[in-house]
Amino acid sequence: MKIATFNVNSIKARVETVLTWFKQATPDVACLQEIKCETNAFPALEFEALGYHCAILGQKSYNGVALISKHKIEDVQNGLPGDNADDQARYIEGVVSTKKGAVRVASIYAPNGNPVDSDKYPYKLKWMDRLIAHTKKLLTYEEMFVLGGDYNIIPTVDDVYDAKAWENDALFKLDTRRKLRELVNLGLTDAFRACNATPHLYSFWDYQAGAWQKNNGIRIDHLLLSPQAADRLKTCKIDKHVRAWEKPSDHVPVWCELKL
DNA sequence: ATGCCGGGCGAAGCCCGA
Repeated sequence: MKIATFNVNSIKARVETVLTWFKQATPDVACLQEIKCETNAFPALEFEALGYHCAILGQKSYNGVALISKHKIEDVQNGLPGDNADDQARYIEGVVSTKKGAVRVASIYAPNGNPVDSDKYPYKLKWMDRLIAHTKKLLTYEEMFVLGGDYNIIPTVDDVYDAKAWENDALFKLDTRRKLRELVNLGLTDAFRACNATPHLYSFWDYQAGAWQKNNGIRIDHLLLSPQAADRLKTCKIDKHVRAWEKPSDHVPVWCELKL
């Protein structure tokens, strides 16, 4: 089973690019982020025409996440628990069942957090605390799950082109990285790092300043696996070539293959 | 270079992202 995460940076602006990738990559499940449209404005018909089911949590203008699956999506949970006042569409979770087993999959768009002296940074850290609390609950089920998404966190110095330039950024500050470690240390596996030791492989390149041409990237899109899913992990790759397409997102797809 | 692109909204120019 191939499970992918892809921050599309507006599904309306990117629908042809994203569909092209779906036809080539044929993921079983894809976690999309930054769809930037309301739930009922998502182009579900185009994905259904390719044989997919859609579970969508959108909002006007910003954020928005979706699960796209070849198999039916059940037990869908809209939103990250822990703060009823939070109306930002950043989390959707569902269960994908096959004859060979069921996998719980979440599509995550964690907050950016910049600038760090604004209320956006504490919101980011608190959001991660909520994700950690929710993950503790998911782990008690002792099932396969994959938390895929744009975490807006650079895990280590090996995941950024210039660590010094990013040391005070909300994506790389020590307090930020501690939150990701706290999450992973619950017992999760960073699928990409489990399969690839090579440093300086990235999932995001800014549109500006020739970042792509200079390979000034960062790795912030992650697939975090429960122990039961990690036991079945075969491979994990970054579809870097997609960044060179016409009208690309600034992120590229990251995907893993599980034995089932 | 805390906005150089690129998208949303909405119809010009500001807000936002990483």
